[in-house]
Amino acid sequence: MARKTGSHSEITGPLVLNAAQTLFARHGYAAVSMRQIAAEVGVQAGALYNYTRDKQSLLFDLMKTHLDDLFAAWTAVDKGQTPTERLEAFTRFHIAFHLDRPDAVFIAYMELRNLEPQNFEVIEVLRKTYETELENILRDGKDSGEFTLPDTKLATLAVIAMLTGVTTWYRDDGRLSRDRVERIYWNMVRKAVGA
Amino acid sequence: MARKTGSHSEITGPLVLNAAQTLFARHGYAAVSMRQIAAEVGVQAGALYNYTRDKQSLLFDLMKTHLDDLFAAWTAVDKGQTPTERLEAFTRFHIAFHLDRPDAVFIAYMELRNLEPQNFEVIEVLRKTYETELENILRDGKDSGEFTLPDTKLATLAVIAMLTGVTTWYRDDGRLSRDRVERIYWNMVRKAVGA
DNA sequence: GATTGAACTGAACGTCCGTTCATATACTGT
DNA sequence: ACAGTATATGAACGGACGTTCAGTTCAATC
Repeated sequence: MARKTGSHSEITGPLVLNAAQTLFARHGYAAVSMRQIAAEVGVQAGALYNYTRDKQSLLFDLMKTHLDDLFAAWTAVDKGQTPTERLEAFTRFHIAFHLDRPDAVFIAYMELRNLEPQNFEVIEVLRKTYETELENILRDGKDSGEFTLPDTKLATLAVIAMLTGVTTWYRDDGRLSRDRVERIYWNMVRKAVGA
Repeated sequence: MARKTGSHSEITGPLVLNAAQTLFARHGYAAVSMRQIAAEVGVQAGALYNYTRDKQSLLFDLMKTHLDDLFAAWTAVDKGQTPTERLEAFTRFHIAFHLDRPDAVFIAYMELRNLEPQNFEVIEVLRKTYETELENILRDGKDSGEFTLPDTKLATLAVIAMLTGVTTWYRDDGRLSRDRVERIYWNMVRKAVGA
């Protein structure tokens, strides 16, 4: 592992996080040992503890970083004005962002139950905050009459589930380009909300 | 564990399966030990091996049983005639069946990567066969002009993801009844496929 | 009441787990 | 060249893991 000067930071180092991310995504948190992660980095198990407090911190830091990135990226998006424009922006953003980080997404959705309670709380708040972004768009569209929704909350959950599902089957060398996938999903989302 | 006469069957006994299902759903396959399962049954760990070959068989039998039940139940459904009728039947069936078995559903979607390769193959074929049921409905509807779909395959995956997502948030004591949820989702699915 | 055999216990097996730490090595700044 | 610090090793820790098995219990049968 590359040396560096000065004391290492409080949070887990990026090399270790990368290795953990790959392995957690492939085999699951509980099934991956610190020795496996160390081997992936090219180091003995003991050395990992210069970069992370413990195994649980690896999982938490992965999820926290992922969600921080998510908000940073969403904040930077040019969102348009009308609810319909904003919904298209959200749809395309969500798909594009998630397709760029299949491992992080997989972990964020599958390993929630392996977070210790206090860590879970932090992550859950962030996750719900993101959901609220979509919910607000849908509510605004319903209020303005642009959308026809039987239930805003359920529509939020349905759209999120539908969009996140893309990561389970999309392959870069597959039949459809990312842009084509975004377009097709936006088409379905738009119709589903009656816009 | 209750005694019985005669030799036990080749597949895992139902008491053990129930305990394993509960624990696997709550904590994940890799995080649950045979001793925990035994404690849930009210027995020592060694006794489990009178009812199952090994831990992996527990997981496989749970998934296989779940999918067998799924096909048996779907076969028994009164499916209607037109693609629209059939799609409504599928939507309502999928939600109702999955809400009745939250633990089995959770395991079937989360623990695929913990199946040994030959077991995974078996389960994957069954899962895809079920997906094809929906895909056939959507294709028939597209061919007959009842549905407007940009891409049949993606619509299949999108609808499945959307419907299965219900199990992650639905609570029996929540705001909406099952029938209400089925109705709302059918409304969204119908619009998404342009019917 | 003796015999059978399934069901269960409790201990043991070898292995792996997360984590710690004394020690050794490599680098940085002087 | 040396001191000082950062980083790595490799062994060790207590404990848990999946699985096996000799021995025990007990309901059902004759």
